[in-house]
Amino acid sequence: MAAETRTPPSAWIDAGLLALAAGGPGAVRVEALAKTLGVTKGGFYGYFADRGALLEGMLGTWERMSTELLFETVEREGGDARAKIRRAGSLAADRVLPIDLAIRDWARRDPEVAERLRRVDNQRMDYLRALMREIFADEDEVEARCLLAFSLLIGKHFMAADHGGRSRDEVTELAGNLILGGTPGHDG
Amino acid sequence: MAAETRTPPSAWIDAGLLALAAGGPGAVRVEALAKTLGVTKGGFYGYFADRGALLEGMLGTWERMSTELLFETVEREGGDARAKIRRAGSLAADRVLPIDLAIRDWARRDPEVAERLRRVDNQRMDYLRALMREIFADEDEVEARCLLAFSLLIGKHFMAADHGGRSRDEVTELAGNLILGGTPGHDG
DNA sequence: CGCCATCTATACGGTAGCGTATACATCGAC
DNA sequence: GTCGATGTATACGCTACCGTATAGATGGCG
Repeated sequence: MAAETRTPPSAWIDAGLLALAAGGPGAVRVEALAKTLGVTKGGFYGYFADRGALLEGMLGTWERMSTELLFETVEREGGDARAKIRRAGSLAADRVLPIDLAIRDWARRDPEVAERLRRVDNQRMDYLRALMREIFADEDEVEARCLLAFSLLIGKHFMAADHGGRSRDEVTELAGNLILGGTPGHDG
Repeated sequence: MAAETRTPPSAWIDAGLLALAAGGPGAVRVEALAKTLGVTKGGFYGYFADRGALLEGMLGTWERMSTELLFETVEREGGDARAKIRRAGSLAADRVLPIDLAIRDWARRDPEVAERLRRVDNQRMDYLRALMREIFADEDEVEARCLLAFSLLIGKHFMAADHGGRSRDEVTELAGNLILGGTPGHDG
């Protein structure tokens, strides 16, 4: 047909998500992304109507990445509820977390983004709630522990305090034990 | 001496903090603040060398606001450790939280801001830790519960999920009970 | 090869914001 | 009232970015 697409839409979206994670939505600048990709913005407007369309596409990609894909990966390895919750936490932290955090801040100012985040968070919360129910019977307790687990995952990355000589990860592990009903210092 | 200062530095700083809370550091624009204050930017550069100096001043103001002032208010009313922790949580949420959240996101990208946040968070964590020690003896447990309390305060505002029919505040209350060692549904 | 669709580079006009320069306004000191 | 310091308004040059227009490069297809 024609010359090979050297810079498909997905390349712009990936670069955009990287920029978003690194500098927030304001850092998603068409010309800056072009420079990163080693091209000019010439081809960009063939795929996207404008900058807003790119942001939209980025959010769609993130939405899929951070729900279905995550749940599938967790379920594939099996294990009991506690193991799955811990695994989901680790995966979320490793994979999409920088993007996630940037979007959370973005959502505080943009209602459309907030709505997307609500959808994503509800899917994750539903998944987490189902797992938590396998451990705790009381519904109030399930909700409270879900909130704590979710908050811990997010909060630990927005926090700058030290922890009395311990590392952040060590204390996170201890806190995870509390949430999952174990005794601090023991697993599960 | 001269004409009365209609727009002292503190007015620029206050307006800047409002803008920061509402739209992040990128929204702190000299000309936009001037419009908010009903003046032009004419006088701004008499007080501040540049936009960076304003941001610096804003951070300084926030730093004082969110530590000493907060602790004094909490201590003034007295009560036991659990009551103080709850009160500190409420106060932090009401007063400076929007600014706080914006700064947390900002700190992820700007090392200088991160350093300031670390100082502030450590002061708060030290205060919280001292209170938590009055309730729990084990040091690991103290750290874990401090982390959970801090995460809950921050995380609940960066989260968009629903809570199985309950309100966010209701579930936060339940989670607070868990952190402070009470049984869910009871206070303390 | 020569054609044509696709992708890309370059150039342009428009807007928004920063920081500077300079002139005007206001009030206390004398 | 005049002077001078302080605070403010206006105008300017500069840069960065958006979105458009147009021309050039690339590679399959006849």
